Amino acid sequence: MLKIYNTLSNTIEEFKPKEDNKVKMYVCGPTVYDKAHLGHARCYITWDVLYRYLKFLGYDVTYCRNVTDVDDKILNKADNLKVEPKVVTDEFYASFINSMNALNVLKPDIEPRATKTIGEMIAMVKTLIEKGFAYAVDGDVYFRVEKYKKYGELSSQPIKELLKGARVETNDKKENPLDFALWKKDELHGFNSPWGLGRPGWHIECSAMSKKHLGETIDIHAGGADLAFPHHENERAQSECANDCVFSKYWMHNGFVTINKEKMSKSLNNFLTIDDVTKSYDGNAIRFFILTNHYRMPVEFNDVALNSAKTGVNRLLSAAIGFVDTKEYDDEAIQMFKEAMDNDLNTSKALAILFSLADKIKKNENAKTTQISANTLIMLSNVLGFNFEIVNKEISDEELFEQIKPLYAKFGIDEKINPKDALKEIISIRKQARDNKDWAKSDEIRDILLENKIQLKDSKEGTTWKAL
RNA sequence: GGCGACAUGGCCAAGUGGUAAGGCAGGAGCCUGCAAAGCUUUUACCCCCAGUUCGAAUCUGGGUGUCGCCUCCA
Repeated sequence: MLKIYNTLSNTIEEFKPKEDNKVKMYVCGPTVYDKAHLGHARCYITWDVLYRYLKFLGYDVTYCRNVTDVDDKILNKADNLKVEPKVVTDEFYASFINSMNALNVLKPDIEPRATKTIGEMIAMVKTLIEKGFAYAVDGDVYFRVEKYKKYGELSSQPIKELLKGARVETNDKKENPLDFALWKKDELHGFNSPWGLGRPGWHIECSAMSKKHLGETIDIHAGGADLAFPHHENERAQSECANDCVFSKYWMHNGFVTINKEKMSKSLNNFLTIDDVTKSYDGNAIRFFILTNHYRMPVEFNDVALNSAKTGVNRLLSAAIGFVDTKEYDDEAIQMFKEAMDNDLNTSKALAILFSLADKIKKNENAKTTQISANTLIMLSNVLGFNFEIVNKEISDEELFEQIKPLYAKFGIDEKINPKDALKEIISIRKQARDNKDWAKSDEIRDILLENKIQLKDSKEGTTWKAL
């Protein structure tokens, strides 16, 4: 029985979808105005694992992750660059998808864009005004926070303390400082609405997209912990007041990626983009790094941790190399994996189970159990979203050529020769040296190759190489 | 000021009352001409104090420290 932590109740609860086998989950997606950073990586990997795990458990999951393509930051950037907002959002949406692919994050079932949901947003704002939960002032529309009695419940914020916070935006148009914008006047980039040219507030975007694609009540609404307040609190207020029903049964929040113990974020400008990190570490290493920690805990980024993850995940996944899943599994291991994951996604423990499978494969006590362990390792690794293609990937001739270019001159090899054959030639030169027990020369060649990130392995069967 | 989270070996980390998973690094060994890689093997009484209990890393109270939210942020 799957149990998950629900931010709404601050407790771990049994997961029961509204409709027996169907799960509707919504994750707040990116605002596409800049490259995605490691914080996004963590968020989308975490919910990717949840999505995969729910499907593994047999649920019929509809996963919706929006794209916020209407937002102040987008407009500012577009204005600065003197281009249409769409130019900005297209570029960074493509960049986002690249990053997600590098991390092997599955495409959600639905990926709605705010710009395609404006009509629904306006309809929702109208409903809220009609019901008295919102009011229009001078082209803006605000939500009347005090009308929603549950306000503050999700983020455990007493409403009067929020008022004391004194950091809320001051605005004379608001009846109450806590009221937030549903619609903002914008004569430059605005859309037509009953209140004039304007654009939606961030919160209403998610409320409307969620309703349009998943219905009025969903099972899981997830996102980064920094979205709990005010974003999720406001979404909940809008949706529940507009629809007169529960908005989401479960609210889940992932912890932050930190760097030097501080939250990695755009505002602190201490972030590393996924593009930066994938230069040194592949998607499996990053995913492993994320999954060794519980999803609600902070995870500290540094090279020691990433290197540790890189070595660990390679050792884990390489145990299954050469095996083809014959669909016969180790039920006991699967059971243990489920127990770990059922306990609010204990991925750290789940990984330990995968390592024990890897050990079994290496011990190779008998062909059948080895095969079963390998099948199970492959299958469960997929549930956690590891990508065997990366592990199995052979370096291309082009890449290899670039990597070993200097060797051609050093060993006097014709550049027309295919790099793999060139390496063969170098290895045979070294073999001669070894046959003559000229260890100095042999070792020198080995060192030169290593400088070019080619690792040699001598064995009785001969010498093989591996690109590092 | 309000709300909340966390503190386990050199580093990361699991642990939800019965005597400390796993990963990385390090040591030792096997293999090797020597290496590398790989494999085998090996290292903890859990921030402090008090309490509950036959028994606590795990529960309670009090400290100390770190971080987060309360403002755009995954």
